[in-house]
Amino acid sequence: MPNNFYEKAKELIRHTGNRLTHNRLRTLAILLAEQYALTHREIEERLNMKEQLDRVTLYRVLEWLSKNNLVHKIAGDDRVWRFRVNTELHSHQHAHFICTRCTKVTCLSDYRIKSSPSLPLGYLFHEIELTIKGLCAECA
Amino acid sequence: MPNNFYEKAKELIRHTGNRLTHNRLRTLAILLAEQYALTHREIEERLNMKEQLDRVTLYRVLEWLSKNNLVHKIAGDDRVWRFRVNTELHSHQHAHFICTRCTKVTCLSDYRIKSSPSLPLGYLFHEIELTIKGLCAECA
DNA sequence: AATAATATGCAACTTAGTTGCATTTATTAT
DNA sequence: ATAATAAATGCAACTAAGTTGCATATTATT
Repeated sequence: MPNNFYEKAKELIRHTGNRLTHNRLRTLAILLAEQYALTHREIEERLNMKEQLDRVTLYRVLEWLSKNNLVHKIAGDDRVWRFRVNTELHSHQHAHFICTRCTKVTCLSDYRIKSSPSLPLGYLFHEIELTIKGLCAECA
Repeated sequence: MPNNFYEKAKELIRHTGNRLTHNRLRTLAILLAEQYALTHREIEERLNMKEQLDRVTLYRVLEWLSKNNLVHKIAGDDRVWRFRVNTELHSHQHAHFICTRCTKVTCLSDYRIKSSPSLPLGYLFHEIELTIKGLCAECA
């Protein structure tokens, strides 16, 4: 039963060349274990069982994970960031589904987005984001 | 020079069957005059010149305008709502462009989205939102 | 084991948005 | 026009997400 999300997390963090810390490890392992995007709050709840982790540190850990392309942030309609792990199979070039009832965010991996739309003159394309809103299987 | 956004705003609010108030009128007129989506703050700034309007009232006015389909809300990456008027030609079934430098939101009216994507079993489609990030003409 | 660079915890802060309640205003029916 | 009434407004106090500065602890290196 020793979960191998910790092993995977360790490998991913080491691979960045930066420091492997307890908090980065715990946080990433939690995100690796989830099928959908978690809020700062939800991650905190999952951490509570074990030793406590400061709110601010968690914000900084998430920011670090994000900047190192281990996770990606999703902006929801409730003004709360949600975080989802980036695996090789799971780049951030995909659509997100937001359930308007339970506010859970699911990544639609198999829904690929066609790139480079036509923009007004002088505009520079950087990234495209597709969000689908509705009810998830549990709420429908 | 008497701007006709007030006339247009009056007509739109009257058409809802609800009360025509000074604040709804002013707010909607401001949004009608803009080419891009405004934050609560930006609307407040534009109001400052004239008589003051309470923060809370403005929030309630914007919520009312939104519920009555006169404007639509856009969730940006900075956790701030932006509001854009809905005209007949300008339904909310379109893409949004967000400039990552100046954070301005522009509606890409001519970028229509194909409807009903395929979702996981049991999921219910409601709405689709396409956001393009990059640099606007002024920031590029 | 000592060092240097970086991560962490704490306290205090900022900012968007919300709630409850008393007062004012827009509409209506007289 | 005016009174009645339902809805809108202003105010004060609140919530909740996220940020900043700084002193202390931890990681990786020598």
